[in-house]
Amino acid sequence: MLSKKTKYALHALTYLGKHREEKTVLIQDIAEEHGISHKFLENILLELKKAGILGSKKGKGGGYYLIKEPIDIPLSKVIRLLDGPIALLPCVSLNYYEPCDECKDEAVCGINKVMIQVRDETLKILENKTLEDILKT
Amino acid sequence: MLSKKTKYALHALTYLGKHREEKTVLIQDIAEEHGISHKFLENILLELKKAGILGSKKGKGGGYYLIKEPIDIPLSKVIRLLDGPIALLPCVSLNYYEPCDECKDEAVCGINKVMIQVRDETLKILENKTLEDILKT
DNA sequence: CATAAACCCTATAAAATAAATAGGGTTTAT
DNA sequence: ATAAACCCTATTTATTTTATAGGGTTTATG
Repeated sequence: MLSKKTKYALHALTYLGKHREEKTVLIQDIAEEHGISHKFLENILLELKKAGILGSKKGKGGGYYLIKEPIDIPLSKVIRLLDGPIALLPCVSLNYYEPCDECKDEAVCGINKVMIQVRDETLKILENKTLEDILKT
Repeated sequence: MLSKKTKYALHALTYLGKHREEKTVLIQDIAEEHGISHKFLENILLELKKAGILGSKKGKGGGYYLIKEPIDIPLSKVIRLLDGPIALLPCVSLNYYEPCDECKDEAVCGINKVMIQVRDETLKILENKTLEDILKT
């Protein structure tokens, strides 16, 4: 399941996607719309900014805005950023690899072999679904 | 990511699958092989038993054994049992439905529409990969 | 140039969940 | 009779997630 962070991020991105004609959008507006704590959402938007998905403008009259086209924001990117690995096991993660404690020998383990296939097929899905898919429904 | 419970369950099932010629296998043997706490593993095997995946024999000389063919044990079943929903949002879960807090109106939300598609495609993968796939590699 | 409005940053606390432990009960081969 | 094994529930501990706190920095505007 997605964490609240990721869910909030998706809601925020959707909100920003729907208000692209405006130059910037306030954190407060998004927070109120979805009943999210202002400060918690702020952290999330900052992460999205550091990841190059959002831009921001400081000072009075500032706010956040989408820096990319919705079609160029795959779900895989958002999920990895806020939730971490998409793979089901750390030992088959492309971006967050770690050895598995329970596994004596990765070369012999049949579980990871299958999980590599699951990861690749899951990635196909999550890399193809983008913010645009959410916006257009 | 899979919880330790699910990982332990997969290791236990793999172990049982590899020892099918023996009538029963002891919890202790599986626990030692993978460095899992005996008691923790016991709870997991009980859940697998209640779910109709394992059988057991009580008393001296007893133990656990696979009650189904490995090809009839899809990963989806094991994951659902130990980890819960496969869907990324509670509001699109087939087996564990709950409304989403952040979502004002499911009919209007574009996120859940996309997540239904992700769920269906993910299920295709996890229902097709079975214990047999793990054993045969 | 003062000020208010907005983003920026780090650290800590609270809540929820996952993982592990504990302690006994029941069954059955020998 | 007894020891070995599964069965069951409750509690504790550890980890992760979620939320809060408190200020710092930037900038449009009158």
